[in-house]
Amino acid sequence: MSHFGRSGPPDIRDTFSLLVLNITFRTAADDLFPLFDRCGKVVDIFIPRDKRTGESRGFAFVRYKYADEAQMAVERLDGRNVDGRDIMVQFAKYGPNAERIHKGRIVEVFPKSRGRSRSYSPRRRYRDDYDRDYRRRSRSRERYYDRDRYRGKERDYRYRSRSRSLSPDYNHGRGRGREYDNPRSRSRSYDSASPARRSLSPRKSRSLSRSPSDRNESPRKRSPEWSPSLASLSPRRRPADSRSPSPNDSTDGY
DNA sequence: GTTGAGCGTT
Repeated sequence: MSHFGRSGPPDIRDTFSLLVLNITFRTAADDLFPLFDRCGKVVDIFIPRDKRTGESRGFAFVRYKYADEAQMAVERLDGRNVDGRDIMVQFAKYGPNAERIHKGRIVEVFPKSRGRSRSYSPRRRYRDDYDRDYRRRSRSRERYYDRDRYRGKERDYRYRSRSRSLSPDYNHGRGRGREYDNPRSRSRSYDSASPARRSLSPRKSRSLSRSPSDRNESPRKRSPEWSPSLASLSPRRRPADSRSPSPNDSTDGY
């Protein structure tokens, strides 16, 4: 996916990965290639996509053959406006070049064979570090996706995520926020007490005039080609099947 | 037709 015609990492021998952030969701690898190829030899471009929706996550990985060219790409393309949005180019943490990167900064990368390391300006990186620390709040949100995926609700993940972000004090005012981290407590809340959900989903009045099965069917298909994909990617699994054989399973067995 | 902090595929 998002490669130049090959599946998986083509040849990662001495490539240097760059992380391109803040790109649009419609930006493809083909759009980034002509831009990044100007700075040097681009080996591969990979854009992670969401497993559920299939769209890009808004960032890409550009692999360069040489480190100095990658460094130049960071200096030149960082902050460049691509498709109406300012992208952010920085060295990736994971990858074959992770060993040579120390805390997001290059330790020793300037092969003498190339001798083109004159474009390096450390003053620029200070701004990036400050900018990076400023926006650094949460680290991972895919975990929430995984947990919600097992619940069979893929539309509530965004709403709950926003509600948590919008009201962080609610977690603290509750005395113990650990209860919300516990899947058992959350399941119990959904079964017995969930006033917010009831107000937001007045299915009662709607079921009188419309059958619940009709809610499952959308009046207008958004993407016909995605319908079978979503059906096969995230089918409705039974709790016994989705549960893994772990000692915590005793809660499910009740 | 949608959102916007972050770190990756067979």
